[in-house]
Amino acid sequence: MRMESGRGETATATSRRSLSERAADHLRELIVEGELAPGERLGETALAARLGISRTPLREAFRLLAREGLVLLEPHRGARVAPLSLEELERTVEVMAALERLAGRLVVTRIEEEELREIEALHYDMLSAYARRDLHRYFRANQAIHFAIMRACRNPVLLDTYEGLNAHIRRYRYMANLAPERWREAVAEHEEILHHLKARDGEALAATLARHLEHKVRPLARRLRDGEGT
Amino acid sequence: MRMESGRGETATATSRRSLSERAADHLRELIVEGELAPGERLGETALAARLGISRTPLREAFRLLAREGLVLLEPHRGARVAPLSLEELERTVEVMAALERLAGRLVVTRIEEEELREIEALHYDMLSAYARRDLHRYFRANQAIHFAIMRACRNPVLLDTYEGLNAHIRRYRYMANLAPERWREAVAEHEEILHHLKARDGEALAATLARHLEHKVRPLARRLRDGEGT
DNA sequence: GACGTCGGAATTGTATGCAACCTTTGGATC
DNA sequence: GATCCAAAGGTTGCATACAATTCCGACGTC
Repeated sequence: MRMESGRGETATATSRRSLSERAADHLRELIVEGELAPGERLGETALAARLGISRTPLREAFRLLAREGLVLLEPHRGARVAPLSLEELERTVEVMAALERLAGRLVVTRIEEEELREIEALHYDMLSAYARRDLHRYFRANQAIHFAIMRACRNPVLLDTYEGLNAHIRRYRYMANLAPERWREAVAEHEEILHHLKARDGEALAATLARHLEHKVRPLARRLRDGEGT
Repeated sequence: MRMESGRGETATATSRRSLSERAADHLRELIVEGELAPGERLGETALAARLGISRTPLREAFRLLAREGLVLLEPHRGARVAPLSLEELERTVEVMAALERLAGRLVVTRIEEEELREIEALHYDMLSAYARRDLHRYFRANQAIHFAIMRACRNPVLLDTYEGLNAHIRRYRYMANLAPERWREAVAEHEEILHHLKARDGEALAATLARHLEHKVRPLARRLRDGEGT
């Protein structure tokens, strides 16, 4: 899945990725999947050894991830995995919802037939995963749909910004096991999304996308409100 | 002005900034002010000498600026100042407008009296600069107002995202000499902004902010459409 | 017993060196 | 005359070495 990160489209569109970029990808994965716990200290020598690289590219990777907000960099005190906070989750969703709104309005004017068909296909992939209650495949298809919509807006800045914020909160996704009821609701919202998209109704799509995102997050926020992690 | 960059509030809130961060700040300034021309090659040894540092922190600074979109990093081919493109300007404004919309809706519910007074003060600073036709001071006050509004939203993610995008397009600002007529119009829009803000009318404020931003950019876009720079 | 201070160990920050790669220039061939 | 190839020069990429700073524990003092 790895959604080609970075100011991607514009900045890192080259084929050969440097070691520091690959290290950043690797670390991003480790952090997002929870392999590296929030707040955990990231000693340079230890991590460099673990990744099989030297400290120099690792440090460059730290800088990248710090800018994405996944890593906290304190001068002379090293790097830590950025702690999760309910506060930040909510603030991030707030911004992402605004971007989804924008996307909803834009996409209906710019999407091409083939892209629409692809989104429809992904939609049914998602339904297939839902029918089997395959959470992982469901998440993948779900993400793919949202990214496909973003991509169809033909605005690389929008896409990159969205990707950056998404990386933040992907960490939280793995903490929430979808409640059956909420899951059903999410699928229904996706039906609505596809409907508005095919009808080229930008305003309705914008509203649904924003609502969808907030629904997705609310139960998670509730879950976190108990065992807050700094 | 230097609006404290980075995942600022959260990540780089430490007092002592590392050499690479200062180098990034320095370079950012040079790029934004046009001292380093768009597309210009950034040889590591030469620049390191010019900044009086070694190549290592400079390279880390490159990574930071690449993520901000100010520098283009091509593997094994070095760094270049990211070229300006009308396309990117328009795409960036599209996203920023969405953020301003969000800010408009949020700020009226979260702003505190003191912040409102400060914005009012900045507004009059701006009028003062306008009366003297002092473009530089006008820009400063103008930026300060928009950032103050963003800050009053109490959403660090929103603020950081906005800052990041703003850094991109600050480069374009210096290319546009405000037409007298457009300048007057912009001031009028700011009157409107302050009015809606004081009236706590989120929807109206959101609309005005978005419109204001697009007006600001349109003449610039026209100017660029003639002598497009890659 | 608590607090402050001083050293040592460990870690980060920066500089430099070597290897890999790209670019360019010169020449040879078609 | 144009095109392709090759070697040299220069630049970036990564690793390692050295310097600066922080953290932690022990010791001494109040």
